[in-house]
Amino acid sequence: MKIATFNINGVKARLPRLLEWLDTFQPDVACLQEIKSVDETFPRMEIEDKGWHVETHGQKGFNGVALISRHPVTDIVRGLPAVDGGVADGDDQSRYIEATVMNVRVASLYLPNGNPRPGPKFDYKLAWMDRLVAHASRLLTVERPVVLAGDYNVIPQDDTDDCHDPAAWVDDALTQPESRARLRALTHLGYLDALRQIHPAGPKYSFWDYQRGAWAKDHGIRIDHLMLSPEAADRLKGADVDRIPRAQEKASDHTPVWIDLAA
DNA sequence: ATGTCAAGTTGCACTTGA
Repeated sequence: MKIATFNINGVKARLPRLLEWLDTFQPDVACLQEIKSVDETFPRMEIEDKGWHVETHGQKGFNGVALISRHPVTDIVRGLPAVDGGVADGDDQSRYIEATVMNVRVASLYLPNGNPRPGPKFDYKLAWMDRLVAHASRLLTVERPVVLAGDYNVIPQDDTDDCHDPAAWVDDALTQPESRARLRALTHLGYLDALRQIHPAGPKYSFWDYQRGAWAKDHGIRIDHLMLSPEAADRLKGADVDRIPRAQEKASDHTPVWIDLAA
């Protein structure tokens, strides 16, 4: 069972590339972020016509997440709950969708960037991560495979395996101790960083800025992650970055990261 | 030093967010 996460940076601008990638890669589930579309104008029919199931949680202009699946999708949750598990009143940003596919609980998440820092955007990022950790903890009680996939906007480690130039990112919200501590909190709960389980070392970037020729120079960072509950980790067979989409014309600034779970 | 892109709008040139 292949599950991929892909920040597509605008579903309408990327639709031909997205359809090509779905056709080529054939994921069982694709977790999309930054669809930058409301649900009503998401190109649902174009994707459904190729045999996919589509579930979206969009908003106007920015953010927005979606699940695209070869298989039926049930028990959909839209929006990340509050720390206490209730509805997060006052959060109008569409950054989280979760559902069950083939008896695996799969989430597509788009964690706040948090820049500039310090400031309200960084505070929102940390508060959002607190909610994610609390929700991830609750999900463990179902004792079945859980895959939390998405753009975490956190570079896990200060080394060139995760960041082409750690010194250049030292003041960025993506590298702060507070951000990293909350990502580690998922690990302490029992979630596994699937890509680093399969590839413990070596550059595995998933994002390259459009500016300064970052892709051509491989000046990337690793910020797209799939975190696996113990029941999902038991089934982990493979994981990697698919760099092919990033090299194409009209590419997103991210490229897909994927896992393969045993049946 | 600079270099980009997508979406939205009191729109065709700018802002915002990344």
